[in-house]
Amino acid sequence: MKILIADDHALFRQGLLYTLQSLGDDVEVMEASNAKEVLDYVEQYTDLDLVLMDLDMPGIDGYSGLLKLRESHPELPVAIVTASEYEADMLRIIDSGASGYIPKSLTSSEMLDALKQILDGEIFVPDLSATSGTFQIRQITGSGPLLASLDKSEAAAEIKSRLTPRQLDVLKLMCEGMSNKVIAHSLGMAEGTVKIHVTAILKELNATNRTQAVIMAKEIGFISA
Amino acid sequence: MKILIADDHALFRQGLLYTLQSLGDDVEVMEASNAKEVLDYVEQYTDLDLVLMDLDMPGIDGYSGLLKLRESHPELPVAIVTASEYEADMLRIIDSGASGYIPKSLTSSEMLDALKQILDGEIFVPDLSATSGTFQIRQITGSGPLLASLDKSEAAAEIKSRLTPRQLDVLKLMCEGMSNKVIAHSLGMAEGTVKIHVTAILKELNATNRTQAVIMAKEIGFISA
DNA sequence: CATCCGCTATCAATATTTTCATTGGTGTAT
DNA sequence: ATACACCAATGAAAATATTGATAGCGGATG
Repeated sequence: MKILIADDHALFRQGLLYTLQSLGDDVEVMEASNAKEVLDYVEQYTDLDLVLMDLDMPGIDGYSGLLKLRESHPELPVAIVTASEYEADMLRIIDSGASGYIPKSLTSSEMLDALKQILDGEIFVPDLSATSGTFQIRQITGSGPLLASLDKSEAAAEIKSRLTPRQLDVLKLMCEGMSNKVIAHSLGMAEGTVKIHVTAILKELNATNRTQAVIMAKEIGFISA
Repeated sequence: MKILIADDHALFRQGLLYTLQSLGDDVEVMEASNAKEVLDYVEQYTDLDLVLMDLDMPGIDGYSGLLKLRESHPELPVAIVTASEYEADMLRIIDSGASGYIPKSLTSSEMLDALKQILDGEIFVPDLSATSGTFQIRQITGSGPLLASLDKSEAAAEIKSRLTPRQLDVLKLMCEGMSNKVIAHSLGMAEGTVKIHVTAILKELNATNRTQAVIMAKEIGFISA
C-alpha cells in the first residue's frame, strides 16, 4: 500500500506519517511538499494507492493539482486535506472528483476512519453541520397542514416512516447543500436515480422544490442525526 | 521543562510533539486545541516555560490569546505558530510581545533551532525574504475567512453588513423556500432582477447554489428575525 | 413449492422549468 | 464618482417531471 502525502508543513506531514503507520505494516508513505512534486511522483510511481493533498500549498495549489490529477490519472484516488472547513469548498472539491475532504482539525482516530473509508472506495466528507441552531415550525407556502400540526419528534418520525432508506440517504445529503451530481457521486448511484429519489421526497414532503424540502427537514430536526 | 502547544489540528500537534521530544528528556509537553484551554492551563500550571500557540484557531484566535497572555502573564514566553507568512502579521505579532513567529512550513530541524533560540530568551523571526518563492499574494475570494473565526451573532452582523438591503429582502424569501418567480412577484420586481440579487448573495456567502445559501443563513440564525 | 404481486432500487432518456452567470443599459441617490 | 436598484436578454447548467425497463425481495395465493 503506497500513500503519497503532500503538505508544505513538515510537522503536519510528520504527524500524518505517524498516524498512517497505524493502518498496517505494509503501508509505505511518501512525502511531497508541493503540488509539483506530486505531479512528478505520480508519473514516476504508478503503483500509488492514494494521494493525500493539502489544499493550501505554495506554487500550484491543491485544487489545481487535484484537477490535473483527475485528468491525467482518473483512477487514482485523491483526497484533499485542508485547514478550511467551508462547505462550499468541500462541495467544489468533491464535485471535482476528490475521494474525500479531510479537515485538518480531525483527531488521529477520526483521520484513520476517514482514510479507511476512502481506501474502501467510498467518499469521505466531514459532518460540518452539527449546529442545529434555529428551529421554528414555519408555514411553508404549499406545505400541507400535516407538519405544522405535529410536534417535532412526531413529525420526524412521520417523515422517516414515509421515506424509504435510500430516500433518507439522499435527503440527508440534500440538507448539506449538495447538488444531485455530487449526491450521486457520493452515494455511488447515477444522477438520474438521485433525481427520482428527489422527486419522491418532494412529493412525500409536499414541497415544491429542494430548498423547501431541506428547510422542512432541518426545522423538524431529524437531519442532525 | 514544560511546553504547552496549542493548535486545533491534532496531527500537527502530534508532529510538533514528536519534534519537541528531541529537545531533551526533561521536556514535558502539554496540548491544547484552542485558546481558551490555553488560558485555563496557564492559570493551573504556573511553571510553564513556553507556550506555542497557533494563530488560526476556532473560538478565541491566537492573536487575542496572545494579548491576553501578555496581560496576565507578562513573563511567560509565547511564540506564535502560523500557516501564514505575511510580514505584516509577523510585525504585528512580535510587536504585541510574542517571543517568536514560527511558520508552519519550517522543517523539524529549523523548528528546533527556532525553539532553542526562543528558550534562550531570544526572539525568533523567520527570514521571509529567503522563501520568496513561497510568497504568493493569496487572494481572498470575496467573503474571505471571516465567517469561520466569528461566532454566530458576529457572523450574522457580518453578513448583514455585506449584503445590501434589497439582497437581504431576497435572501429572507429564499429562506422561505420561494422560487425566483414567487420572490419577484412578492417584492414587486422582475424575475431577472431577483436572479441578479441571488447571484450576488451566493457570491457574498461563498455558496454554490441557493440551498447552500439558505442553509448558511439559517445556521447563522440571522433570518429568524 | 412455484408463481404472482407489490415495493424498492436502479438506469436511460426526454422534455420542461428553474437556477445561475454574464453583459449591457437606465435611473437615482450620495 | 460610486454604489445601489432595476430591467432585458442570452446561454449554460441544474433541477424537476415523466416514461419505460430491469432486478431483487418479501408476502400472498394457488
